[in-house]
Amino acid sequence: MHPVKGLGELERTVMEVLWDRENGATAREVGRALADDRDLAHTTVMTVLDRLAKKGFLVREREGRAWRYRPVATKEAYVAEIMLGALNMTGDRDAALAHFARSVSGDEADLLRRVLDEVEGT
Amino acid sequence: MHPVKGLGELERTVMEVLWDRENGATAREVGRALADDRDLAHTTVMTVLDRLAKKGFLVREREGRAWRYRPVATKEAYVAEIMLGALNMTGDRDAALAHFARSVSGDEADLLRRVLDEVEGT
DNA sequence: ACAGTAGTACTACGAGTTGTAGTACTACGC
DNA sequence: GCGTAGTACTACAACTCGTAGTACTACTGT
Repeated sequence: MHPVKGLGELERTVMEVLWDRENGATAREVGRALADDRDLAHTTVMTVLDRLAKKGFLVREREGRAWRYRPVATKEAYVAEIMLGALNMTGDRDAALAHFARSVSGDEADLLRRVLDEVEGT
Repeated sequence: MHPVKGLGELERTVMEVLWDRENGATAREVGRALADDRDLAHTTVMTVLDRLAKKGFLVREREGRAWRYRPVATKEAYVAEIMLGALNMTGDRDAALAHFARSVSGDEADLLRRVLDEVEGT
């Protein structure tokens, strides 16, 4: 397992695009999706996709001559992994968890309770 | 507010030392604390402390001719902040939270429930 | 008074990461 | 056969991080 490496700004933006579509995307598609905000060279998009694949965040498969990239994990899994990573950083997971639980909003606390109850029987 | 910047390996190690003592430490003290594992030049320790202060993780105050550094936040707060940062990265906090809740171990789920109940009345 | 010691501020440098892109070459459609 | 899409490879500047040297100041003990 690769330690959840940090993603750069552009890398994260690209991941967002990929996470937003069911079937991944080609470099061209990602470029078009970002065209409104950033004017990136096609090769820039390709480079970023390539790096993300090398980092293990994306897999790619041939589609004609092009590559179609798709996320290995869901965004939620990625976020959860970062959170768990932070938790692991500390010797005292319980203290950190406790602190965290107290930092979330009331609504989110409710949500957490609900989910935890759901899982209880497992 | 500084976006919870990632710390390097050495930086984190130094933070650990600081988090472990009640009253912060001087560069000399940090160096001694690390002497068993790593053989760092005194100036290296100073540089790291300086950078951590500039990043906002430490504050320093004079103590004689030396500086005494102390963490701005507890380790738990730091960890919680990373977790919240990850959570904020996503548009769908609830989904991410739910995923997270399902990823923690049973014991930790228990702990979370306990803490959440504690907080309930707030 | 002088030497060692502790301490600071400032500078440096190499490796790695990230944003950004160019170049050179290949395949396909009209 | 020319434009277009696509790839692989290379590049480069800015920044971060680990690591440390240098030059200078102040205190301490002989």
